[in-house]
Amino acid sequence: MELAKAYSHQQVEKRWYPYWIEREYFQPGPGAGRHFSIVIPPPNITGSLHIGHALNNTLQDILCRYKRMDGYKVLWVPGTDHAGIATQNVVERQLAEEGLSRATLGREKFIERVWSWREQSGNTILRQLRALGASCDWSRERFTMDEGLSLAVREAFVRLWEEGLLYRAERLINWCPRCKTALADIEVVHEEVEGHLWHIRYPFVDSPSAGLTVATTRPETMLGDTAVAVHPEDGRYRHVIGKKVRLPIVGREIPVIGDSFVDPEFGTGALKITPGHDFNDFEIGEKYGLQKISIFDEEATIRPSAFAQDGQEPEWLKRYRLKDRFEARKLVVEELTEKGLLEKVEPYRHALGRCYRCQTVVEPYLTPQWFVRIRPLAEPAVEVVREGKVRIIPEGWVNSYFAWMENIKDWCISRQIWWGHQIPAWYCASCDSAHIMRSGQGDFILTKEATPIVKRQEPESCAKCGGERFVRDPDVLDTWFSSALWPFSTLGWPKASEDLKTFYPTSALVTSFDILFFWVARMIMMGLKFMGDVPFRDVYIHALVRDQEGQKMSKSKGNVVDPLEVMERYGTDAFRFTLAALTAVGRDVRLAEERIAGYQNFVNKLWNAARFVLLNVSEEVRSEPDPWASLRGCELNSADRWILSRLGAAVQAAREALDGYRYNDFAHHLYQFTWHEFCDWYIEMSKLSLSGALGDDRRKTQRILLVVLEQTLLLLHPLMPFVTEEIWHGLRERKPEDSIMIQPYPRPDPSWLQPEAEKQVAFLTDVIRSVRNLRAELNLQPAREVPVILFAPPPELEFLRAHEPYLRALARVGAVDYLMKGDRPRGAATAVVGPVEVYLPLGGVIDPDEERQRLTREVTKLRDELALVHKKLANKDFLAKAREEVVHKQREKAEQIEEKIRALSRGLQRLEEIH
RNA sequence: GGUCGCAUAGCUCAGCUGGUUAGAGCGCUUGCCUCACAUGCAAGAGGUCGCAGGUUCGAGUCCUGCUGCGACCA
Repeated sequence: MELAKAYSHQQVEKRWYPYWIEREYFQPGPGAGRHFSIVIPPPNITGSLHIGHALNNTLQDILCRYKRMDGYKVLWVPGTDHAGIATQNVVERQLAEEGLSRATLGREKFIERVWSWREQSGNTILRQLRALGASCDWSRERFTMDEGLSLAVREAFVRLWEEGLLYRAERLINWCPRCKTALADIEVVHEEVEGHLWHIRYPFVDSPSAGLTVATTRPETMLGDTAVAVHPEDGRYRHVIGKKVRLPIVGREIPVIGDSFVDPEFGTGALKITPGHDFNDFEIGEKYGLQKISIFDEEATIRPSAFAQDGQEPEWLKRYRLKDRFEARKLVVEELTEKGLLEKVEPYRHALGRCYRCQTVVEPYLTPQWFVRIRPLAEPAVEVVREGKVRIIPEGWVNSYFAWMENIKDWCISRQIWWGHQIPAWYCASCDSAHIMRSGQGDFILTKEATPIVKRQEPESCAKCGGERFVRDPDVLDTWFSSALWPFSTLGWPKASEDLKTFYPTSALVTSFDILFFWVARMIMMGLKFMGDVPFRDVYIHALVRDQEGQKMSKSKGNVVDPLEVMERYGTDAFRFTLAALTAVGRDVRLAEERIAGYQNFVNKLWNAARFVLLNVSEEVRSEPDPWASLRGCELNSADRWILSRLGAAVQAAREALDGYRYNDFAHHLYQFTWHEFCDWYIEMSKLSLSGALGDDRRKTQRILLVVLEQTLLLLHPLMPFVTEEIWHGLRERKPEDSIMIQPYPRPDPSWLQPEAEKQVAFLTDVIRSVRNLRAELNLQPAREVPVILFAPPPELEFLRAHEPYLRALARVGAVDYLMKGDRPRGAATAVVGPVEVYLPLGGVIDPDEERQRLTREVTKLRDELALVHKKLANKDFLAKAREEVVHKQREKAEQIEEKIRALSRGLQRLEEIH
């Protein structure tokens, strides 16, 4: 095969994905054996591939390809989630452009419309995943709204209900007035804002000239106040507890209550209580039986009916009718100012909650909703992490997990939208009719008193009255409710499927920390509940990808890197390598384009190493069925033994790194081995054998080149699937069904490890480097051969003499003199490598002054170092308490440094003698 | 406000259980189109490991405090 001079990813990458798919390599296949399974964190159907997905899926693919090669039956389940609120928002926006709304369309038509949207664009992201090389089993692709998963959702809901783990009740919940739905607590994003603290005087009913001053960040909610609270031991207010104040504007008489919940330090020490619009106030309201008034409607505009008395709207309300929250705030402040009741406004920093989907400020809102009683589910989920049945990596997240699980509140799972799993609860249209009302959108509204009948299907008749007409609960479930079932619903649950038996619990979950609570925690709870076992053994939590400056990537900042563009420009393999190389445990990933370009060079380097091997390995050797076998019995030289030994170390290191999810170590070890050991040294050394300069067996060297490259490709395949497959196919004759991705992953072979060869080659390369170093210092032309004089003890001398061709070729050395003792040459450049003194006798080119300075500098440095070692060795405590081997090492070190100083001094002395 | 994490070469980061001469990539300097690769080769400069204490024979590595930055939770 002819290989181009430079690697071109565009052509190569196109070729292999279809090849793998056609041969069904991504499917686990039938039969027993060790298995490894992962479910993908299902991306949202509204999304397109961003850099976070690219990282997440690269890491999963590396694991899957590694395990597959290592003999496991691997299943990686892909799929998407329906993203209720986000998807509904997208489609509603489209409708709006056409002048339509979901209300005019009606529920059924609207849902049809969402489905057709999803058919068109809902799979974008999964298509894009293919470009990344992801080896998911597409024949098992799932969607949270597909039939099987909907069945799972219904089953889970009914079982939870039957076990008393679900309830429907009116509670204060987080409401998004734009999405017009309830949100779970964690779907609210808190943010610090510069706000104000308004001080408002509430006059006493019995003495209106005096009053209590409350401080609040939300003056508009005063319209719904039903009490004022002070601390019972606050000397300023103790005497007013039990009195009544008149609520300004509204005129309502409300009590002053004493409760130690109030922080006397905050504001004025008097707190207005609005149980209908504040979570803390709600608690107080419950405790004191206060009225809870919802002053807003579902869009958070003032609801006149909240204030009407006997059907009559009070006069003051005119100003506020149907005004939204922020308008109402202005108007309230205005009216209070007019009335002289606004005493002070001060700037105040406080937290504000926003909808995680649309950033609208969330309103605490009183409505009937469905909740999961979470404590009984959370406790076992904490336990399995504590016991290590689920491992969280890195461990740092375990504490966050515990903290969250231990403070967990009941989970609000109902959403007032249409796109999603409609709650399987019905209400009897006969006996429960008093609690069923029609909404403006053709839906029903069910009051908090309504009695749900929870069933897998619509009931046939009412158990109470025998009625046969029912109204279905219009709410749908939180998308995360269906995601929580993902590890088993995708495998066929509630059916007892083969997949479920084989692949549950899954082996690992790879995800980012931002959905640890949203998703990971809930999967653990639901897995334990319904499967009686954990959903996965390991949770690997990777970091966020940031830009070069460490900023989060966001469209508004304009710093998003489009993974598809990057792959187009630098190649998928280079991109994947970069992501892995930057993924250090527990660190954020800062992605700089130069890094990707750097690893593109690595891909090219590998490509060119392959070209070298192809150009130099004969057809005969390449067609040998088993080069390892042919190698047996061949006599190996130290370079051969060295590279095999280094390969063994690389295999070991690669496996250890992957087994510990240390992706950056994995990438770096292989980079180092491929470039700086195989290419820089072994290939260079092999040239001598190949050219016949060593007089050894050329075919042996060819075989080593071939096997080492092949092993390197195998090692690299999980990281760089495309280029490795391409080269692997070109290297030798392959069968049509062959692929690198189903070859066994290299195993460390103890017989490769050759400490002696490692030492020898390290010594040889040190000598070569020292000569190159001297050449550079002296500014010698690369082509110029230099004579070298070596002084060394006999064993080293003999070794160097035996390896002289390397010295000649790799350091451009001409004549070599080997001496054991005697006068050192005069006026020569000097270097010392272990027990060897290296002299370049080039009287003409050497500037004695410069050389003297260089050597003196070096000797000084060594003396400083020696002083440190001597100090240690003079320390009695060190000698007495440090481990024997540590002391020994220091002694050896001292000797080596002394030896080196002596050697350099000899060179220095001869230099002096010139004058 | 609570909790957690991070500060190592100009930049981005490795450095696991305390004992190396503190490493890599990029960038920089010098010299080379050497028959796999200029997406390259060779050589080199560059660090009081944030600050202050402590533990230890010995600390980038463990402990405490401080400073700065970040994240999560409220």
